Amino acid sequence: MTTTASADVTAVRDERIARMAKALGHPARIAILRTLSRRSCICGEIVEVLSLAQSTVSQHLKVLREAGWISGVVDGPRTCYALDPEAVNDFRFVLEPLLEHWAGACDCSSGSCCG
Amino acid sequence: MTTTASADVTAVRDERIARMAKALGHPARIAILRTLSRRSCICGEIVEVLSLAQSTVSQHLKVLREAGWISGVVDGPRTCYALDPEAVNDFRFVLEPLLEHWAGACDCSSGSCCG
DNA sequence: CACCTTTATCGTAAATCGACGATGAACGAT
DNA sequence: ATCGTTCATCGTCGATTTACGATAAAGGTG
Repeated sequence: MTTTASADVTAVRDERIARMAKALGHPARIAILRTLSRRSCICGEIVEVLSLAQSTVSQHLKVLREAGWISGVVDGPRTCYALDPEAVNDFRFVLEPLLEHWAGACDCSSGSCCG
Repeated sequence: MTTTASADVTAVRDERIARMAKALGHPARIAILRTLSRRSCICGEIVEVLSLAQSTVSQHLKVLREAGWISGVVDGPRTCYALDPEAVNDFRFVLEPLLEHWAGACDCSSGSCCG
């Protein structure tokens, strides 16, 4: 029971991390996030920064939005995109302990592995 | 010059983050990393843990190895996979400051964005 | 109302991904 | 030398990604 329940929790957390990490896994999208970290932007401004077609940028924005990284607020004919600091922190605070644990756990530096 | 140079540095760093994040962007690969964080394993042991075909697991291991997350040492007919704690820390120490910065930078919580 | 701007979506094409079974190579054991 | 084990790779399949141009919708401006 306990095993199954914690496995479910782990699976859910894994999927959450995977979803956000996957969205982070493209240089253009990292560039978009960095741009939005300076200030909120409309799609056209991001198109100017990246040398990509408007439709391509719109796609990347959709991926980031669906993964939860950013929010998009319609403002007349424009859409104002903004980094979601809560989502960033959620990702941080779930991923960081995992990475820290992983960095510390290594039974191979002691010498013989697979003994 | 300075702008170009720093842009290059940023681009290189972005690609590094993207490469590792992309590899992290699949639940099965996160499960593999977690498994390897407990102890080094051969491919067959990971196949037992995940319910995936051996060839599929081997593919995931290849992705993780090429992204730098893990190392694989041939040991007779087996291959011993181990988490690379240095790579984990590299990722941590590049990503964390970025996320922290992103979490703090939000010009929208103050009210009017896109003003 | 007729324009212009902005952006999301559609359609498309090439590339990559994710999964699998089959196969062959490497190696240990009999 | 032959068998069994282990694993990487190949080929395949469908699904997804990434890029683009074209287009339509939404909403301002004249």
